[in-house]
Amino acid sequence: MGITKTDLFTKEQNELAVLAKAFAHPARIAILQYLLDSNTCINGDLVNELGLAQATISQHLRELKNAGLIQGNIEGVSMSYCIDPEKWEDVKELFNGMFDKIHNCGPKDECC
Amino acid sequence: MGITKTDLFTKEQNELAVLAKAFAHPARIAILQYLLDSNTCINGDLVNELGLAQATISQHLRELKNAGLIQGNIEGVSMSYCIDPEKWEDVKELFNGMFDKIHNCGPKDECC
DNA sequence: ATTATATATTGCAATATTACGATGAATAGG
DNA sequence: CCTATTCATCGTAATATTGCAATATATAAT
Repeated sequence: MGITKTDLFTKEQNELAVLAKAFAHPARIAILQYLLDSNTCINGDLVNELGLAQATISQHLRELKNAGLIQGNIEGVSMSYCIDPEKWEDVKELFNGMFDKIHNCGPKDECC
Repeated sequence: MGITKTDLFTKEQNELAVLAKAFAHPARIAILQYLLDSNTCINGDLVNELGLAQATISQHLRELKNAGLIQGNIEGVSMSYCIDPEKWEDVKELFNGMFDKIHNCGPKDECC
């Protein structure tokens, strides 16, 4: 029915899914990579950088902000975004907590 | 328009987005965690474990398989799934390549 | 062959996402 | 005050996702 049954899952599972959803669009990845690269935070240069309309970029920025991955600071007329370093660290650890849970499958990888 | 303009982005950006999309549902996280935990790979126990219909689980499994995260082996009547260890390692490195790109912001976190 | 078991696929309804033009709000400069 | 600039929000169209019942397929056992 297009609606996710979040109540069936743990808090951690839902948290990971929400964060993954924030990463689940190449424009948002591109925005994050841009921010990672230019540390000094950026606004609507993204409109020129990516080939998307201003409204679309704004929408993606809002989603990244809702997920807590980025912050926005008013800078006169323009809006300056940047990655939230603490959240970023949390997210990294949350994902790696999952990535690292894989077992060592013995000498000949007989997992399955 | 509901369609992602993949041609605007790099191969890596699209790859990350596709993988993130595979993670972007708590049921799929739950399935992966189950597989990570029971190493010995699992099939429709997931239907009992999670509270979702068999068809729904099957659909999620297909998406995880399409993303390359899991493999399916026919085991008599049933289907045995497991995580693809090599792909898992690739995915981990791809995500960490992004996570680790964050700059050290100097003594007082003056990023923005 | 028939039945039981296990999983995949199809078809559909409800909802979510993506994209953009148009419009609104807020600031800076004249 | 008027205008330009920058960004957010609204409304809308196109498409994707989620979930499940029903049905199909495939193997194993009797």
